[in-house]
Amino acid sequence: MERKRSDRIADALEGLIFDGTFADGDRLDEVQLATRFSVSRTPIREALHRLSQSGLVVQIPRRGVFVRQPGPVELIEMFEVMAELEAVSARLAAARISETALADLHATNERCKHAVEAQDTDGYYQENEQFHAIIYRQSGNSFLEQECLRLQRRLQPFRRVQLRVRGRMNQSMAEHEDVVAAIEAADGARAAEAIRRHVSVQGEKFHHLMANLKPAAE
Amino acid sequence: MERKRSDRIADALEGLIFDGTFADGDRLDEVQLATRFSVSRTPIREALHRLSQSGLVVQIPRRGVFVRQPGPVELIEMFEVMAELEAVSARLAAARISETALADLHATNERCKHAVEAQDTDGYYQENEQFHAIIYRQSGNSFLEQECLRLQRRLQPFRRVQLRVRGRMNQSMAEHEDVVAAIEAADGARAAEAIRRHVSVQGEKFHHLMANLKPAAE
DNA sequence: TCAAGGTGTTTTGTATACAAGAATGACAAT
DNA sequence: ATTGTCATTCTTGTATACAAAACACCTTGA
Repeated sequence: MERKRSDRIADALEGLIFDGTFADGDRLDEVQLATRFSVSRTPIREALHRLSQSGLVVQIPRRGVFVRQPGPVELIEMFEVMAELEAVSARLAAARISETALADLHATNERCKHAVEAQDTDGYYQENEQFHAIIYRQSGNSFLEQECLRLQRRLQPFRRVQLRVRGRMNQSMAEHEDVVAAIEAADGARAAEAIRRHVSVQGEKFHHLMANLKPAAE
Repeated sequence: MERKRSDRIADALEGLIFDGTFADGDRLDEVQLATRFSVSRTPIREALHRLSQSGLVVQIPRRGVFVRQPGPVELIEMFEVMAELEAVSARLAAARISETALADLHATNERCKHAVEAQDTDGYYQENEQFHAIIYRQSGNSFLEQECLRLQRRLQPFRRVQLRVRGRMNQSMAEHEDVVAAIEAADGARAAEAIRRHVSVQGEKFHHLMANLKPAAE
């Protein structure tokens, strides 16, 4: 399945926004981007349109599109929703998970553990993502799965920063154990509660982190 | 705030899909639509792009865009997610709702009741939407509010059909009472459970309804 | 007869040209 | 000096023109 140029450009722009090349409030000039990517304005406009739908930029008619990074308040709100969606997933998964998927969950969690022991932040990040993805899928509700993946993707850059906080990986790991145990026991309520804490703690810690990083960023 | 033509076209197309002018699986021809709306292909393409992001159509690269109505399974999944999102809203709202908003909720519910007594389906539909919107807002989480409104909008045409089922309005009304009582009592868990039932019953009843309507549609 | 390949047509994707609205700056009037 | 208006210029929105990929049909060979 071949993707079109405008899709690749959208991805590239996403990256440029995430890595700070385009800061919050910046206007994204169509002709500038067109020359930068060596294409015409048309695919640029399609890419920007896609980004606006996913919420990364806001499009003001006849004025242009502007980068719109979520502020602290909105971020906390998003983490809250993420926590709830994951809680639902976990609750459903506890009731519906298959044996093979459960084994998979264990295996992935083991890989997480090894990454922690090796202090491999990137590795842990990947395995952690996989861990959550398994739970989404085992909710047995593919629409829910899609929604979870969408939001996870949106919060990705903020989660990533998180893991560098000292001790966060170990704590995260411990929370995983709770989740797995609850799911294995088919205790939906406990699984939901465990993962809710696991995710929402990230939101809470985040504005802590922001406060510490803000001076460095200026 | 003036909207651009492509936005109006997107809305129009949405309507045409909802009212059945374009059925599931139909290909939406760009030039055909362009002549129909008396515009060039460009705004048509932008409109189709928007619809594809919102999930109403699916875009296959180099092949065209096709109407993609959710099947029974996906619909039930979507209602399940809707129920959970509303449950979260209700739980949070029970803790966070303001006095004036609570009064508003009561007033709206009263208007619902009058609509039921008058057998005014359309009126009930509108007030019911308002009722739910108040709860979303009073969750105190505007991101959650947006997500709820988005999904509500997506399920709108299916909900609408529902109300025509005999006795559904009365049952719906009774469920509202439960929700209001629980929120007023600041009992988050009960409010969540009440609204979860209120919404998910729609999903369950829906494929019943589908089975009955299918022959008539053919 | 059927399959395989090629050609022509149709349709999407991209580039460019044109139109219209908004920002900027200068100038005039108070 | 400040404010309001007008014109220039820049940017977005739309139309059209072009390129390339997919589809359909036809021909040709076994």
